[in-house]
This record gives sequence, structure tokens and C-alpha cells, in this order.
Amino acid sequence: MKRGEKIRKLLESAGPIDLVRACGWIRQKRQSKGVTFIEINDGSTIHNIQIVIDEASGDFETANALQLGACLAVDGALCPSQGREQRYEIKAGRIEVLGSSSDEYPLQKKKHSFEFLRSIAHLRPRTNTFGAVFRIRNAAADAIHTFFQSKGFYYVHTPIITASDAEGAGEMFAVTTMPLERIPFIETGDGGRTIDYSQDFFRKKAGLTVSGQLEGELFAMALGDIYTFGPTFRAENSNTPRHLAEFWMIEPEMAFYDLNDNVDLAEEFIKFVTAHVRKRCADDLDFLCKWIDPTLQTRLDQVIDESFERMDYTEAIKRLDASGKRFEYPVHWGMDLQTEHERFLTEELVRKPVFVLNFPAEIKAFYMRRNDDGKTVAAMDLLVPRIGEIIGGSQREERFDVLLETIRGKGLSEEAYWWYLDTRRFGTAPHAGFGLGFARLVLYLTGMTNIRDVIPFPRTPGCVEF
RNA sequence: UCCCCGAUAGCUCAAUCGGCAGAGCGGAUGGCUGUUAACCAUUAGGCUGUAGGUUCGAGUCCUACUCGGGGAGCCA
Repeated sequence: MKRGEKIRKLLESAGPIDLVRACGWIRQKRQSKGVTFIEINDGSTIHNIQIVIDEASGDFETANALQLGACLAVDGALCPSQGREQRYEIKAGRIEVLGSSSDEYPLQKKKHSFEFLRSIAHLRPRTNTFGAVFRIRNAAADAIHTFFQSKGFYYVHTPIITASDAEGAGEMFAVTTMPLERIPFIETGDGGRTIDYSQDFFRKKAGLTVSGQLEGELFAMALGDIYTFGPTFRAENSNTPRHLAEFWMIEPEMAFYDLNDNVDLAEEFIKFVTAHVRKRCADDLDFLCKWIDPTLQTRLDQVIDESFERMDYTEAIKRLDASGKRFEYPVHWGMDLQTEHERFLTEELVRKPVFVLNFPAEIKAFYMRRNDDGKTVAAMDLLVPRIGEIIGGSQREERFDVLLETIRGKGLSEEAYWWYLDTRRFGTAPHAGFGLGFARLVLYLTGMTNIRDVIPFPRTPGCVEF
């Protein structure tokens, strides 16, 4: 079909054009006696284009009967607008109604609550806010590939179905073809029974991945620098504005990187993505700044311009302790940082993004590299104001015997990790990497406050609609 | 999973001490010579989340449940 020009292009036109075609969905309609104004939007920009239909037009009656949400193809002249709100408008010649709407169309010309819009997630991308959010999400995704590709990183597709449980990352969703109403069991001899996975599709227990990191490390030990960017799944019963059961994660993994190199890369990466979005989605950020978060643009500029704070875990504990602030969870060395501690650190003490480094080994995963002090591991968390932890990473333990000792010490099965351990037996190398929750990054970039509003179709406990 | 708060018209919300169910927006109809979330007039629209209970009388008080939100935990 004849698609015409994107509305973004038309609004940026260098001059009037005698005949143009625009397609889009009706956002606004205003009627006077002799003239009707219809604003349509095609998603190419947050701005609508105004269609002017006057009495002389053959389609005047058609236009007046149209309702919000209808889809139109409009042929007409792109002219300078007499109104003050827009440079150009289309004086309609012919209007083709591609899809009519009805008075039951749920989106109104007013602000709706996000809770309500979540219940109509199939229509919410037609609102200004969600249009802006999802254009920014797209720009961020693009920036991620551009950043890593320009640095010579390879994009690796790690498996979505896996039998490996990246320890500490949370509960896995089961993947099975066994009938739930009659799951085969094996008697264990002591009166108990266990599921007979040998009859299942994969002949062993399988689930949806909680992280592609371990597989990512395997590829870093061959291709050098790699990154993953794909969906991950957590079957945790988490009911918060920061958690999803299905979300996208970015996990770079680099050979010959130590913890400092890792931190440098993470900072450069966040700055790059932020700057890219700041430049490319200026209109959308203006809108979000006006209606959602007035501090958004200032905050993003700060991320781009100022260097992030870096602080050892031990130092963070000292500063939290010395702050005099009363915490619900008392501060002591060896504890994991709670939400209240993270927020106080980044929002009160340093007032900018902060890397916390070298955590106690006990509270971190087996694959993190043991430091010489014997007590800590080369881990890093990036905390940002409002969101909390946005990146978690570490230098990985490359020494075979140390890794094996840790796996055994944490009561994990060394057989299950035979392929992971192999990389330490055959040409091991220092390497490091991190994981970044994409939706949390989008939260940060948009000023939105609920993670369910920055992913097209959120999956949370009890919610899998659409 | 735990704690707190909420659920009233399509949407956003009122309803005093337990005493007739309301407004704005949206819809429909009409008006208005170029509007900007246009404006003016008329109008329709309700088993007050569900199930019980207390009471002469319940949107309002009590109990349970469902759903939603916030906080916490788990985590990214």
C-alpha cells in the first residue's frame, strides 16, 4: 500500500509540499462549525500532525463522524499552520478510513493512571507516555549494540532453556513436557520419591535461564570480548516496582580484564547509552521531564558529565556506620547491603552513581575471584539514585584449584559445572564481566517509577495477560 | 512471602457523626468561522470489588476473600 511519509519527517519538512500522505491513529479531535481538526500520530514521534478538514472538503461529514483511536490515511497539502502549536499541518484532500473506532475506545484525551493503562496494555503504546518510553527503550537497545560492536565485542546468543542453575540468581521456571497430572516418580527406597526426569524431554531437569553469564564466560575464553542481550526469567514471588518474572539482561564478559577494567567499562557503557538516548530522544525526554519526572534531564546530564564514585564495601560500611543514621537493619561488616543502605549511600552520601567494590566472599556467588585478603571477592555493584542496584559484576575466579575449593565449600556439585571448570583447566585466563537489568536501565533513563511500565507486556506473579 | 493502604459511573475522584448516590472528564445530541487536553448548552450513564455479619437503616462499622498500589524480603 502507499504508506506516505512518517509524521516525524513531515513535521521537520523544509517547506510546504503540495501533496503528501500521512497514516496514523486519531489522538485528538476538535470541531467548529465549518472546520474540523484531527490530530493523528503514527508513532514516529511524540508529536501529532494536525489534519484540517473544512466544509468545502468532500470528506467533511466522514471526518466529523470519526472517533478517537480510528486509523486514517490522509492525502493533502502540507502547509504552514495558522495555529501556534505546530509549524505544519495537513489540509486534507482525501481521507481514507483504514479502521474505524467506537465510543468504547478506552483512551481519552486526558491523563490516565498507570494502573488503568496496565489493564489495557494492548492499547497503552498509543499514549504519549508509553510511546516515549518505548522509543527510548528502542534507542537504548540500539546504543547497547553500537557500544559493544564499536569496541569489537561479539554478540553471543546464550541458551534460554538450560539445565544449569547460575547459583544465587534465583528460582528457575521449570521446562517440561511431562503431564502435570501424572508426573512419573521413582521410589527412593527410604519411603520417599523423586521426579523421574529421565522420562522428560531433555532426560534431566531443565528450566528457563536465570542468567547467560556462565555460557558467556565460555565464549569470552575463545572470542575474547563478548556480550549477551536477551531475556532471562526468575520464578521468584517478588511483588515490587523493580522486579519482573521475565526481563532482558545485558551481560558482557571480557578476557584479560580485571576488576578495575570491568568498572571502567561499566561506567563508559552507562555514559554512552545515556548520551545516545539524550541526543536521539530529545522530544520524548522533554515530554517525560514535563509530565513524569522534572529532574530527569538534569540527572541524565549528570550521569553523562560527572565521573561515578568508587568505594570499597569496607569503606561503604564504615561510612554508613559513621553517618549516625538509624537503619532498620543494623550495619556491620559481612552483611549484604539492604535497600535502605543502598539508597542512603547513593542518594545521601555521594548523590550520584556509585560502584561498591570487593564484597565479603560469603555473600557473593562462587564464580567471583577471591582477593588476596582471603575475606573478600573482586565484586562490583553499581548503585544509582532512585533505582538502587543496576549492575552486578565481578572479576571471575580463573584459578582452577581456588574455584574448585569454593564450589565444594559452598556445597555445589562440581559434576554439574564440569564444562565451566574445563575452561580453567584448558588455557584459563583472567576475565571479568557484569550483568545489567535492561528494564532497570530504562527506568533510570525515563524517570518512570514502576518496572511494569517500561516493558511492553510485563510478566509478574499472577499476571501473564496479553 | 510479610507489613501498610485502597477498591463508588467508561476514566479520575467526592459523599461530614451510620440517614435521598455526586462532580469533573469522557460518550451522545445540538450550537459555535481556525481549534490546541477548544468552548457553550442539553442528556444518558450506578446491585458502591465479592461473600457474609452488626443495625430501624451500611458506600461508610466488623470478618473473610479477590484484585490493585506502596514498603520489605528475594534479586537485576
